[in-house]
Amino acid sequence: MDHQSILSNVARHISLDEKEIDYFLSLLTVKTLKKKDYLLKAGQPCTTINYVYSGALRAFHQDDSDNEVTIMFAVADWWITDMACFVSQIPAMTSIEAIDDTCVLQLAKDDLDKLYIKVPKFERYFRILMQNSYVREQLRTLQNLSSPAEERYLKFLEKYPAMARQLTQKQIASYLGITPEFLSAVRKKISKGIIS
Amino acid sequence: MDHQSILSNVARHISLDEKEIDYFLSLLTVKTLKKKDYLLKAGQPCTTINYVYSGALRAFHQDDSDNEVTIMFAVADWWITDMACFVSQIPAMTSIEAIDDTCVLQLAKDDLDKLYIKVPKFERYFRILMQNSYVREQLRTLQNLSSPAEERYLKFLEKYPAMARQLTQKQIASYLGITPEFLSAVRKKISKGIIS
DNA sequence: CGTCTATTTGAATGTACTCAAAAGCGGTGG
DNA sequence: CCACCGCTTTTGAGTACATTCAAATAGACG
Repeated sequence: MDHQSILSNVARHISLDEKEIDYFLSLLTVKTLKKKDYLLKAGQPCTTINYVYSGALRAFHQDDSDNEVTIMFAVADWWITDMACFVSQIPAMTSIEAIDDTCVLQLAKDDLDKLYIKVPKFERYFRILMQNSYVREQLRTLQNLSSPAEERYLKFLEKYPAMARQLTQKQIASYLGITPEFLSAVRKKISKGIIS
Repeated sequence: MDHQSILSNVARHISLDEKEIDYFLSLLTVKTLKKKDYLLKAGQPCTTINYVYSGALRAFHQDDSDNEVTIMFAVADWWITDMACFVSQIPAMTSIEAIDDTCVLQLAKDDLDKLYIKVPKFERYFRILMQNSYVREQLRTLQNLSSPAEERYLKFLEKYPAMARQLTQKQIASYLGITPEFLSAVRKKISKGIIS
């Protein structure tokens, strides 16, 4: 396993010496998933935070009437977990499935807590990650509330073009909070507009 | 000015000695606002993160067609800023107005950066704050996408009962992403249901 | 008391959903 | 290599949720 990518992610925010690097890496566990495998199932304990080394994952919530809402996608160099349940150690409300053959590096809650104590610089690293996630999520809320589906779809394509190419329309629709049927209609309308 | 409330907020997450407390407090500036005053206007630089000592604030975004979307409310013991613009020091996209006579403690970006260096424990403190904000915001996204307005309104009342009492329906509507007219209709429907 | 804003009401409209069915597409086994 | 299976995407009709606009009513505050 090549740890270069996770280390350069970390290095973008904090500097570690040899020892700290070794300790950090010693806490990581490799896990490989085949397309459609689950990294986490709703109801199970959520014990790890996961760095995506390769592939792609989708976190989603299933409501009472079985409608799926996609909470987030994660591709290479992203972290993913059910944050609410990871931090409070209650059963997951979210499922995470591989939408491609995927390899993740797992960091267990207990080990992360130790890491915070042994190498406090990681508080900073994760503070910045959480801050970015918060900002991203707030922006998403804003767009959900202020823009119609067509605009949200176009913005999504613009913001995550690489991700969009890997995803089915059904998956994108569930991220935008619309039905696949309606996304299909939106796309039709857009393509007509483009002919101009 | 009584600093007990901000200190006990901090103390819920990290322990500080006398010196650290003094240093932290020395970075804070008191600002009082009257109802309808602005703490931040869209377009201005967003230089501070603000702890609400008393009163209530509303952060909102005005889109191209002048529709207001409320991003968050903050009452006593909450922090508020335009996080995206605070961290990247670009002009604010958000305005923050007092919806009551309000008193905040302001911490400037530069001072926060110094604080992180001098007292790294604050990385932990804000890491936890950001983490909670992220989780809260993610949950909000989930509910926006999966629940109709009536359910979102009832959940809001349930989750923030004290806040709801301070807010007008117009303000609540703009947080839920619906028009005041429709919120009025929703309330009418609910009250009819209750007669049962 | 008057003014300003919030809230309610109603009609017409638009956005998005449900359900059902057809068409397209990718993989798998024969 | 083709035929079939399962899943995604498209299409369309009917419906539900939410908006717009306008006007009436109610509250808050100086």
